[in-house]
Amino acid sequence: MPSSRPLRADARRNREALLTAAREAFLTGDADAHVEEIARRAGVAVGTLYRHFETREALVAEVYRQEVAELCAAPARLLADHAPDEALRRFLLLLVAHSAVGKGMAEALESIMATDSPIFDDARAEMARALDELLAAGVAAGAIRPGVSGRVLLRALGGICGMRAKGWEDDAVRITAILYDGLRLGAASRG
Amino acid sequence: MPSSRPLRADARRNREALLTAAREAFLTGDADAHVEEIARRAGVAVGTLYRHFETREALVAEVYRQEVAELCAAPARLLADHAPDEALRRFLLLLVAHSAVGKGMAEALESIMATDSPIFDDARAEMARALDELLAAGVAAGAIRPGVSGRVLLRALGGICGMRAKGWEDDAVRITAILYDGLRLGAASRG
DNA sequence: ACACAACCGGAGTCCGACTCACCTTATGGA
DNA sequence: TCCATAAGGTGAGTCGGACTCCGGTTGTGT
Repeated sequence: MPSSRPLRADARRNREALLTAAREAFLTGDADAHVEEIARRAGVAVGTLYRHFETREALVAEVYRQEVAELCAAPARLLADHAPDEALRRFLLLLVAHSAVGKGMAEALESIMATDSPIFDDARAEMARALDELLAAGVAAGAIRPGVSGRVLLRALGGICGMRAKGWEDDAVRITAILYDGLRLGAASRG
Repeated sequence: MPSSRPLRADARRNREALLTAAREAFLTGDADAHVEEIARRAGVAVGTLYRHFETREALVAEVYRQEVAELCAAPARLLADHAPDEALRRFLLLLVAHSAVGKGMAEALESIMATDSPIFDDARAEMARALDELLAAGVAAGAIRPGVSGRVLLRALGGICGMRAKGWEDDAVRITAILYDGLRLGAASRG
């Protein structure tokens, strides 16, 4: 919708308010907040919401695109401070922790990772790239098995982020450890 | 609803027809077939559908409960014919193959494995039990790391079964290999 | 200051899951 | 065999939620 003109001041304000309202709604656990509710929180009407976002799903996608972008900045930092396989392990755990910020967030991340909705293509690509970065560094260092793409690993993570049961964090950490051991070359058991 | 009387003949016939119609609808790729459509296929009205199943979801759950029950018969057979870790590996692959019967089926399996809907509790419990059986045998034989429950592994599998992209089967097989290696004691790389 | 394009509001539309008041029929006892 | 009756079936209608549309409002370039 933009790209032609710089977007009028009030329009940009509303768009921002909608994204903020949606993010807050999801963070407070209301993953399927109604569009009316989101619009109300943002102080606009539903028509305005639909002026800025094709569908409810498009709004969700944009919220999490931003979220994911933030997450994708981590690999570079981790690789600077740690050995490649350790960086990978930490990133996987970071992902788990990040999912923990809220049920809504976890649901959205699951969608991003497990489905093929074109809406989430960008977010998926970013995440896959971030994982590729970590995997490539690990392979180069001889610590990680070759032949695993970020896209593939992303799929596996979908299951982890989809978990919402009581105690899911412990489960997630455990699965992450399994995946990590599976990825390492010459892996040994880790309890 | 049953348990009091043996269910009238026409009622049982209709219930059966509904389950068959739903299964066929899902197998032919229409994972979110409308209740009207399912009822039409079964030759009954929606009211009849709702006499037998609380909600649309309950119908879906019953279809896949049967499907899953079938799948859960496999471990015993596999353990009879193979070493525990090999039986586990084959079961994981069987699961992948089973998900391939249709998009609808895969979606339902994902729900069963990744959510906490009480509707799917039974199916989840059965699957977890089947996996526990394989894991326990592997642990007893010293081939599989202890401390991993069927429930936890089930979660990880959710991500695999949720995959629906072109070429997802190759991805699924690869992830399965990673998980399998992660589960084995003293695992070595497998390319 | 003016024109007009962009924006906003919110009642209304559409669609799909689910309900309910009434009709039909299987069933088992006389 | 036939009837009484409760179980079962029907489908128009309700309800809820995403999405649309057009008349009124407001920012922006000249």
